[in-house]
Amino acid sequence: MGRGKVELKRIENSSSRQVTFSKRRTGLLKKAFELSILCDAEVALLIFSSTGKSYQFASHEMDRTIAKYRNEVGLPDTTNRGCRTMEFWRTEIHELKRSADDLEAQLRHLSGEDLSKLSMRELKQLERQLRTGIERVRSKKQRALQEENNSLEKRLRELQDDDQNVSFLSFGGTSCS
Amino acid sequence: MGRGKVELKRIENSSSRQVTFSKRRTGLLKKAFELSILCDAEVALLIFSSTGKSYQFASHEMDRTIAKYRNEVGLPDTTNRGCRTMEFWRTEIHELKRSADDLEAQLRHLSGEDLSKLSMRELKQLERQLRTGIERVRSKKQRALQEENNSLEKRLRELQDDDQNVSFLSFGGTSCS
DNA sequence: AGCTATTCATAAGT
DNA sequence: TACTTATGAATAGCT
Repeated sequence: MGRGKVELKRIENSSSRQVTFSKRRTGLLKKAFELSILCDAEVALLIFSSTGKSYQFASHEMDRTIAKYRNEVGLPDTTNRGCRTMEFWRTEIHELKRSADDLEAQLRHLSGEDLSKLSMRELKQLERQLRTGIERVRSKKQRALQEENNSLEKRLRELQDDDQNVSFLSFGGTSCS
Repeated sequence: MGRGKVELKRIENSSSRQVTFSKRRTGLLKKAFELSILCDAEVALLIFSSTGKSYQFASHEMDRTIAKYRNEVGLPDTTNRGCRTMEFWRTEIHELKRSADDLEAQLRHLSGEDLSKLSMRELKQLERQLRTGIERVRSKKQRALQEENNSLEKRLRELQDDDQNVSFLSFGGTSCS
């Protein structure tokens, strides 16, 4: 949908992926909700972003729907006390998520969002960083364009040479005017 | 969609409801699948018809996703007694680290590093992003400076007023020249 | 189950 | 992030 089809594979550009995730997640949750209302169905939907953020919808109580699923699949509903290392893993994961949040905050800052808590010093630093970044991106772009240009010119010359050869062979003439 | 809007309430005609359930269920499952692929997300979807039939989709192992949900909500994981949990946590952590790497790569790109693998299209996008960012940072800086300035001027006027009062009290005079 | 007329969802671009 | 717009998808009502 939208401007052009989309191939069904992981979107490589991460900011596009993020935007698409946000849009489609919203759409999916909405449709899950509509299905449950229109058709009187029991629907549970769990979504985790690749950075670990969670989103969910449940038309009825989530646990009840999950229990129904477990029953359906044949697993008895397992009620269990967690093992003691679990707290360790939980902490570990919590820390990783926190560091992901940090990284995301930095990304937002570099995109000019969420600036309200930054000091003047930090703003200046940020501006310097952005200036450096944009300069590097521009020069990279320039170089890439230059290379592309060069290779096109080269190909053009080759084609022109071929043309001359063809003329030469066909008409035994000299160069075209 | 289709011929005419539909009100968001239970469809009373049961055969229409059945047909709609079938169509929308298919659509929902498809979209859940697409979201998981396109955006590298972990998605689990449970659907029960009002007659109790069950349908489901899970991009990863269903139990694992449910375990993640339980962990998120703070409930103890009731999946099983610790035999496979370790592998579960290990995978979880691995994925979080991968996404952190991804975020770090984005940060490097915004700093103008590691640009060699980017396409021209991506470079342009990056430049736009940086431009927007720097513009926002600058305007935030401007506003902050302006505010600072205003409050300094205000304080200055207050001091001058105080000065006048002091002069008035000290010398019983009229306004200073 | 198929078939369209319509409404929706959403990819790109701003 | 939010809004706009051009298009591809989903699907309501029929058959």
